[in-house]
Amino acid sequence: MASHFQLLTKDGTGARRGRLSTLHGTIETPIFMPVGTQGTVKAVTPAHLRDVGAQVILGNTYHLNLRPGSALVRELGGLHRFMGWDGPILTDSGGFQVFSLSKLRDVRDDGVAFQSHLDGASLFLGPREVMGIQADLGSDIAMVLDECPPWPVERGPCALACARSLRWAKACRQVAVDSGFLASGRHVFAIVQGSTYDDLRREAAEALSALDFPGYAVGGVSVGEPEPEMLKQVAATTSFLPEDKPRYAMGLGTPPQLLRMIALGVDMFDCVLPTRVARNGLAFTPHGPINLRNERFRTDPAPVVEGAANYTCRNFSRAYLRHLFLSGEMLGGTLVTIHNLHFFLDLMAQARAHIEAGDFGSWHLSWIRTYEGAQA
RNA sequence: GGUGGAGUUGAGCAGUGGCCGCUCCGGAGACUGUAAAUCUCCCGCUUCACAGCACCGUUGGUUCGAAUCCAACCUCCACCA
Repeated sequence: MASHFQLLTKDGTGARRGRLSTLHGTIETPIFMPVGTQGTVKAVTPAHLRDVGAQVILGNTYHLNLRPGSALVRELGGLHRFMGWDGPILTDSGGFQVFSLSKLRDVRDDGVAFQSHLDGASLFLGPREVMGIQADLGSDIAMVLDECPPWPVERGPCALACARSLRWAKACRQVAVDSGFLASGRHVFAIVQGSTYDDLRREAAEALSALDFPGYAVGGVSVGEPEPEMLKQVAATTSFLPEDKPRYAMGLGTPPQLLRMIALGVDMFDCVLPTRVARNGLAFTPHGPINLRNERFRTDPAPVVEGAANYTCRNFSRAYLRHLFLSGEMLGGTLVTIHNLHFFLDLMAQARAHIEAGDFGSWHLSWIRTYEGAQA
């Protein structure tokens, strides 16, 4: 039986060109995955997502289980049908909410007791619950439950979080085996924690690798650490992950960070950055981000990026987008989200082409120079 | 002509003797497995400062001190002739 992941090419830098099969389609890597926490990538429709080249999107166990509830989603045909997206869906386990909702949860050895941020109701998420919910949602790639520690964190608590995360990963995998989740062609990815402690990351990566998961993620980044620290942690993790499995850096990153991590051998990324900042008027360009609310764009007839092949840049000026944001019109968020997602996804397409062409190393450095050099 | 009400540094308002003004508009920044179409800062002037100087329709007065109290006047609004 063919593996679900094919490593097609490896560049001299460590960059990988791969192909990941799922029940809802094939994913060409490296890839960026738009985040759709609550069963929607905020401000855009599935048609927009297809149009900008999205291959796989995210959903969230914690949020969807609170509302509308995983049982309802299952009854209505699963998350794909519920939200009208028939491509692959990766679901996060709720492990990140251990970090982001740290005031509303209690981490125990058997799982995490949350107090709902919506109405205060109690909600327990252990390995069994998390895998059950992700099965109900019909996830193509389920993430194991993990404990995402904050930054900075002392070594002691970090080691404990790693130990717990390892136990939960084993338990999640067992549930996925017993329930037939894995046998049905769905995947479960493990998550490596360890914060800034290289030896803890190595230990976690090796222990999880021994369990033969279909994929591996770098967790515990994008929690407020400085960029060099973040890249160091990713590098300290990927070196100890199996070559023949997809690697996913969770919650990252900016365009230059994505390219640098591709060079570190990462295949998959997700980040709220392009969609969140889009709703706040920030658009990405090859020369760095621009804030469309700025007065300097008041009369600017140019598109966000000249010649960009997305609906927003083909049809609207910076001056119009500025007008939408100053007027508080929701279309502004939609149009810039379309642009930003296309920008990220097109960057990944370029990266894939350059890995295939064998010049990713020089190309990505030059791209980053342009991005960080001049003003748009 | 009469009576009543109102004038607060872009707009709308609060402010009845000394000390925060508030909301918009406008300017800028932040945002990284989404408690975010959100949040923060600035928004009279000065070599942009924990400094100085203004300003509350106008003029004058009372007072140690006035947007605030007094007088006259100006403008606007409502109603009555």
